[in-house]
Amino acid sequence: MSITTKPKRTRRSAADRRAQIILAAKSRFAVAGFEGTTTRQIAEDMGVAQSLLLYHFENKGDLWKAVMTQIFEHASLVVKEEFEAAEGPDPKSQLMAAIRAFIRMCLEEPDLHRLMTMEGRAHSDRLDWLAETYLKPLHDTSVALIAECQERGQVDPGDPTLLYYTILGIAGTVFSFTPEIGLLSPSSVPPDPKAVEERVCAAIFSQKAPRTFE
Amino acid sequence: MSITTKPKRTRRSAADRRAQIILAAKSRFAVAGFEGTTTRQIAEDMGVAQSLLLYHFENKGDLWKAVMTQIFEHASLVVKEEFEAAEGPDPKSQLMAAIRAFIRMCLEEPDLHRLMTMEGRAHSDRLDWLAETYLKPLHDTSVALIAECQERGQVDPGDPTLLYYTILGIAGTVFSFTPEIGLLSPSSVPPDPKAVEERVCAAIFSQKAPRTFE
DNA sequence: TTCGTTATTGATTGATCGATCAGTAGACAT
DNA sequence: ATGTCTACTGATCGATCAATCAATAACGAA
Repeated sequence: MSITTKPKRTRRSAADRRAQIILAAKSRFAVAGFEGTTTRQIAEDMGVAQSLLLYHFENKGDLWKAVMTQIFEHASLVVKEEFEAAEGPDPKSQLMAAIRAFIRMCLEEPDLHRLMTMEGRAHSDRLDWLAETYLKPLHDTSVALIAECQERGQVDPGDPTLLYYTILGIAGTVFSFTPEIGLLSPSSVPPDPKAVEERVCAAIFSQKAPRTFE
Repeated sequence: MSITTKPKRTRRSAADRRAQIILAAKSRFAVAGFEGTTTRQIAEDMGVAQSLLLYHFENKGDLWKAVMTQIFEHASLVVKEEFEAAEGPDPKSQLMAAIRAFIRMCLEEPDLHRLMTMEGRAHSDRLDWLAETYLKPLHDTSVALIAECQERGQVDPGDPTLLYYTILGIAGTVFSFTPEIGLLSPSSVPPDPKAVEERVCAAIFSQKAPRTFE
């Protein structure tokens, strides 16, 4: 009889386990990317066997898709909420809703921006699936909104895509910078969403016309 | 006698080969990260044996450091140039020089931002080395400049670190987005540096006082 | 040409990856 | 209790990784 107590194998419902695995996988993928993450690491984080992951998911890529699906479904919910809370049907109010949604997405899913940046360049099946499933609609509607606001003189002129990525860059970087180089700045985390919104608005809205918030 | 002509082994100076390897490694690391990149891929890109990489570099991590060193030395040169071209010794002119340097860095080293984002979160030896060697000085001087400009009312109030990452986020994202989701927008690449500078200035400089460019 | 230096290769190592699968054990119905 | 699903494990496979090393071919010096 060894000193250690018996392993005491726990057994959960398939749905619970899947959710737990997705959670553990998300933080690993966000840190090291797809190829940099091993299924053994994820399993060790959870204290289960590596083969359990492949019992619940067909393969590693399937697990990655499940992670991204969970994130983007949450994000879609946020977008929906913010658009419903928009102050009006006019393009500027809609754009403000989109901006707020972007910021909330980056705040509530801090791994999202990093995951996107990591998977963004390589031409993988994963990227194709991601772009087609989630990214394209969000991009298209945002750019259209920006262009519409530009026609009304509410948003600075220039390539709408540039402005789109300006918004995305500010929100994404600002919320994922913290542990990134926590070695550098002892600044308190995370930044105030309202302060971030101010930066985004300053960056894109036209200063020539007086700013009107409804 | 096979149909293929003889391999015709080429031989270069150690310095030339090192530079060539660094170049090939950079694009691979930028796409797939450290763990996602194999030395065999890099070697294949160059048409040489995998063992050649480990003849010129102690190991894979050493090669990664060489890549980052080259990038950051180029970046340091850019920073130096822009500060020398600054319009004056006042904080605002200096900050403008820093901004222009950031933008040029992201333009001339499009892999930099991606590499930083990918290596940013994991607590690796590589990151510690990177932060200590290159990142900290740049961060500290930039934040100090921002704070100084804030005291003079030239830059919007708020956490200087937030503004620092606002600059970084715009410049970095805007230049690395292109292939990222080239599937999404057929927008022409890359964006005009002057237009990016406009966005950054709009995002951080105070609108209350009239803008003065020297 | 010949020699010596050194850049380069091919074969091979042990470690580690994702994946497979036969077997084990927990929960619940009966 | 007994049986029956099914969540779960441990052993193991082939592939692939970074790394090592002896053998080799290119080049300049003699």
